[in-house]
Amino acid sequence: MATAVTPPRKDRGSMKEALRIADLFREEQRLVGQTIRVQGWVRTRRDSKAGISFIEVNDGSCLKNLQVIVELARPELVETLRSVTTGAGIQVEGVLQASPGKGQSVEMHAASIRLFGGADPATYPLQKKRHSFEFLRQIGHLRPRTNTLGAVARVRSRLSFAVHQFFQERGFFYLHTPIITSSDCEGAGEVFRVTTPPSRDDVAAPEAGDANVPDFFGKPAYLTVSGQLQAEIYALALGRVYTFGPTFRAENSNTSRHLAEFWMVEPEMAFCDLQEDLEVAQALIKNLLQVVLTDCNEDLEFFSRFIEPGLRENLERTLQTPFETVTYTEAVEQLKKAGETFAFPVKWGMDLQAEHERFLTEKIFEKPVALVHFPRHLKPFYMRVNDDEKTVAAMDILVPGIGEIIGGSQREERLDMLLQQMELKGISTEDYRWYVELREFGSVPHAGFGLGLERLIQFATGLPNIREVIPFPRTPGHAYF
RNA sequence: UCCCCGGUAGCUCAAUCGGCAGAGCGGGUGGCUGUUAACCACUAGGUUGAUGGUUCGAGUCCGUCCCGGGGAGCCA
Repeated sequence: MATAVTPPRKDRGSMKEALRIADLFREEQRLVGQTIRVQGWVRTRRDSKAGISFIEVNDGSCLKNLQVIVELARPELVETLRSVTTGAGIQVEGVLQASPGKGQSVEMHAASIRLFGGADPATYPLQKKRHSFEFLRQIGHLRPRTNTLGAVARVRSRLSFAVHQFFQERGFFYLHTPIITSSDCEGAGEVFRVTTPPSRDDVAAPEAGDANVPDFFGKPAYLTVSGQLQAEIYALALGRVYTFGPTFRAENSNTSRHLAEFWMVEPEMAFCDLQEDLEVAQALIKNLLQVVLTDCNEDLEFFSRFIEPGLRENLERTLQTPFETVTYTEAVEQLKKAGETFAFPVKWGMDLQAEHERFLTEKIFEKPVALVHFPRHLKPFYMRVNDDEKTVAAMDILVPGIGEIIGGSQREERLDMLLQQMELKGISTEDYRWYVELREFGSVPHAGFGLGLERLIQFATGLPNIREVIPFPRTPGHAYF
């Protein structure tokens, strides 16, 4: 973030602490003429046999590199310089000076160079030139050293912090819902089964799913697909809570918008209806985009230039215009009137296809769209049934280019209606006794939603594939590291 | 999981109708230069994803499998 300050560190026996390059550029005017120390990785080196070499050092604190000037008249530096190749980890000390060259305001004139670890140019995979994202995924341990992945990591960090800021400033409590859960039927896709049978050397490893083998938890357990149901428990005690953590879907889906492990933000609010739910969702998205615009300026500029032209303008426009709110029924009418031939013809009662959602947000409204009040039979049991008894108080927020970024609803707080819904959807009132009891004891209207962090980052950075906006993507067949 | 398109040098890609395996970048060597996607010259670098088949001959055609990308479904 732009206002970061280098934390104090123990001196390592030399004259001064290393400076983060982001801090260096921020205070360059004050630092010119001073001797400083920088630690980082070599992006490239350009040699001038006439007398100097140029080293570009990046330490990950910002997009910018520091140009280091090495005078070849100094044999003690030249010896080290031979191993200072692309990828090497080094420390340099020297005087910061105004740069006569184009492309940088200041540069360091090296007085000493320390090589921590070299990188053989013949085998180091990262070149100075652009690499495909597909290739970078194969070297996931090195890809954060590239401009794009480094920038994504910084934006992701800032956005994660902003999520907490947003909710904490509004009186929400951060709730840790379980990663391992026994609730498995929330209509949110396939679950990962967590099974740990007792292991003994004299017993052959049991087959997974063998009903006769006692499980660690004594019953089937799963990785969470959503913290919502548990968040409802605490919302009905603390008023307003939010969860922010990893979520898992065992869906065999291979697309640029899906991961098997992703991060979700889920607020849950008591005494809240769909309208307020919608307002919070919109405020959250805009707040997060605003943070990127103000605090991630340099990285955003990079994305705007190399990833998605016009990105900054898109984000600014999104901030200024209210989201469109349309009922499912109205959306179906609009799509029918549009005169567009879809692969799947639109009719009331069907789930909207990706082509329909894209048409709504990219062609008809050209901005984020909140779709509300979906047919009851399309949505899970916990969503509040509307007075027409045909629809539920659900909302999906769609954004251009990405699609669904938020899914939420007002929850069914009426005991009789909840029981009717569970009956209809075949949900066991035995297994969800606790959920029913929340309606028997002090039930109040409440609502919430889930925001996919990675999809928001995609929207904010323009990265076309979700695998580039999470450090270690998990997809079918892929779980490296 | 389904549909479509790919897999050729470290990377990004080309190779006409089935007929000698190519370029740029990167690496190495030399030259040049306050350079900055540096520039110029030379040079090394290949089991064409795997496997089986058709053919005088397969990177190219056919079968199977593996991997990647795009789309769909599922959803965030």
